[in-house]
Amino acid sequence: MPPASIKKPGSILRVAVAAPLMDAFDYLPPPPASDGCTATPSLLPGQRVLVPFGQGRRVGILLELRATSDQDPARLKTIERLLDARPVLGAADLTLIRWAADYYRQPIGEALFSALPARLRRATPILDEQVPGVSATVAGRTLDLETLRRAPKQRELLTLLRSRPEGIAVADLNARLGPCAATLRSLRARGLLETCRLAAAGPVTPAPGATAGPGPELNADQAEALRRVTAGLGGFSPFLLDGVTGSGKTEVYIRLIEAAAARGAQTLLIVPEIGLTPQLRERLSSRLPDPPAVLHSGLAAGDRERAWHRAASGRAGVVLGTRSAVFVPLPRLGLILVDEEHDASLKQQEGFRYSARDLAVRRAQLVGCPVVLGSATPSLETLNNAQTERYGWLRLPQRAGAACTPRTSLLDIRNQPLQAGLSAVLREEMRTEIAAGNQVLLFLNRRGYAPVLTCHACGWVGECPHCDARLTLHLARRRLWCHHCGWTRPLPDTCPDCKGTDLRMLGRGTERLDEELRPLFPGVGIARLDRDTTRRRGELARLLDEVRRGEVQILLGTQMLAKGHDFPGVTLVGILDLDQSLYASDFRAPERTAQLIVQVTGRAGRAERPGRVVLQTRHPEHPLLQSLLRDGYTGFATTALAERREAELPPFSHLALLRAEAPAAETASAFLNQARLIAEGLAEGHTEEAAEGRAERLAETGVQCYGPVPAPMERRGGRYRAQLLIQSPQRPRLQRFLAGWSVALRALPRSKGLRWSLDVDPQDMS
DNA sequence: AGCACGCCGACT
DNA sequence: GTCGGCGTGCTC
Repeated sequence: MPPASIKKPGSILRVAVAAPLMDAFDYLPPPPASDGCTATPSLLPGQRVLVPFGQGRRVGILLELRATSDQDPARLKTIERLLDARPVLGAADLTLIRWAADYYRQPIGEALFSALPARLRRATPILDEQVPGVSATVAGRTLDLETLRRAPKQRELLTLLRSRPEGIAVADLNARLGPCAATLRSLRARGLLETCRLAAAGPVTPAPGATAGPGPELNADQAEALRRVTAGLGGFSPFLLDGVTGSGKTEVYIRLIEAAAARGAQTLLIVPEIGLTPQLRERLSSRLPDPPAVLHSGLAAGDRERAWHRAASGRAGVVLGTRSAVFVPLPRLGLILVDEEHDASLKQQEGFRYSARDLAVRRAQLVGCPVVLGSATPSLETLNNAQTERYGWLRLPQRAGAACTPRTSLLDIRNQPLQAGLSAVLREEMRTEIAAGNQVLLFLNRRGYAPVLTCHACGWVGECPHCDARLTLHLARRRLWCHHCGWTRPLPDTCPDCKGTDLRMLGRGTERLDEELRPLFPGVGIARLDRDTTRRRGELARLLDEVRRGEVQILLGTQMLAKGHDFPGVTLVGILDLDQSLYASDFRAPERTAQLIVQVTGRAGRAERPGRVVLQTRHPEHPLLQSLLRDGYTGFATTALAERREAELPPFSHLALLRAEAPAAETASAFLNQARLIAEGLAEGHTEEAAEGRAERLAETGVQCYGPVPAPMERRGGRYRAQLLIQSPQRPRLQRFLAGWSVALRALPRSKGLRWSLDVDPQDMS
């Protein structure tokens, strides 16, 4: 082995440090191990290193080995030491993360460390491959199991332990038997088991008896989808799995996971919110020989890290996770699935604003594997990719089993007498269904009691002191709440302005609907499902259970109802008030409204009972509603895509949004005005010209600049917000522009209180 | 992000 | 006379 001082490829090490800096830094290799007998560990990209940085030292990640540096060699410092014997990120992982950092204009160090469990972001510990486990003691191995007849869970656990004399990881036990901390404690107290440390190696063996059942027979469409994706295994091939609610997308996922596993490949399954998909997790656990490694932000740090290690070591066959899981190292990755690909929460809304769906496609491209984007209501971007045959289009138009598609009708409520916001027709239909032993679902996308509290004498309206927003009345808690910043105040008895006593509650949220329904439907079980009633842990599960057991005939709630949960007993869905979202300003509002309607509609008539959907509106002629009812989601999407093309909006152009906020409105707009000048300057050099001339030059580079304009809600949380929109018909041009622009923006002098962020491919324009 | 350097107010 | 406020600039 030649001495490290010889100049050869690899004598300069490019390191990304854990700091919000766009560039990586060059270092010299660490001194060889001093003890002489240990082999000098090899330097590999993806290893963590400890480097001197500024005054102190930082954790960094080795990006690449180079022959030369652009820096003055005298200024180069030496890596202090390697933190890992083996890389924590593989070559493919580094490529993906570096690509993402570049695309979203994010500091490379921050992007890299967002892919690692929190503990690995700090210096001290080398990878701990030990996990806590338990094994049976001599007493536990020889005990007559009959003595545990009265404690079946203890007996089950002990039986399992006897089959594995080397011990079992506690995490594996939990995955297999459910939470069993109490059982472990009892067995330990009786001296039947002891704790131990286990090497985290080897795949988890299937639980005895938990045979992976064959699962239901696939229908022709499912089988075709399975065949086409399976045929693509081993190479990059993107698909849209366009399946109506209840069409059996999950079954296709499971079969695909099995097909990938048969080739020795890991599957990455990304979902919008794990809390809303306990059913998916249970199904995967019961059908697959090896429980999925689950990754999401709600996990305790230790659990999260263990799951990460199972994934990164290649032991986990399936990783089920939320958007950040798109970065998890997977040495045997062979298939990526993104469920509910249209869901906005796949895009991170702060900091590193990446789209997990788009990165999933990019990752599949980099590793060369299929990626399946599943949804009953595909995003217009994905649908366009399917229609132009960039993606394979797998359609599951039929509900699995005998269930038929619900009939949807518009109910014009203009000039209709309403009770509890319900028209007479809807109330009558509800009575009929309830009398027939069926369940009814009412969708009202507004929580709280009433969205407005006003004084009838002087016109005072309860407003948030920090936002341009009304305060929502929560009657049970006797408070007014701002749903935008969380500010709250006690419910006043009299008008704060004129001391009048005639305070009136205008409008209706789910809390009020709940209250008003009870006298209208005496003796009928009613459950309300919104963020307020499910705040306490376990409360959501309890409510869902009540619905499932049939103790509830009317289920009302917000968009929580639209996500994930099945309500097989529901035969009638009432959509009470979507009118304001029909006219929202965001160009994506129609798409989101259509998705919401279709997703809620999908809750009705799961089983053999046909479902029915009644949509109350004061705008029955609205084109969105008309096209949705006439032609379904795909029909709506075709119309909407034509409009997007006409207006040169995504996916027919590409956007970046520069947001700024500050305690004073002028601070934010001054920054954005500067940003606009820089944008125009980038296009034409630095000559002084009339503003129109500059803007034209900018357009010639293939980029348009709109704004600055105040945000739709200008003041929020006491800060004034404004934005500048960049648009280009071509992604590469937008990227080239952003590369120069973002550097110039960072160089701008920072004014007090100003915060700004650049959002590439913004999802939410507010 | 840290951390230093660097110029202007109220204190032992 | 100093201690300390956070504005500006740098980190291989």
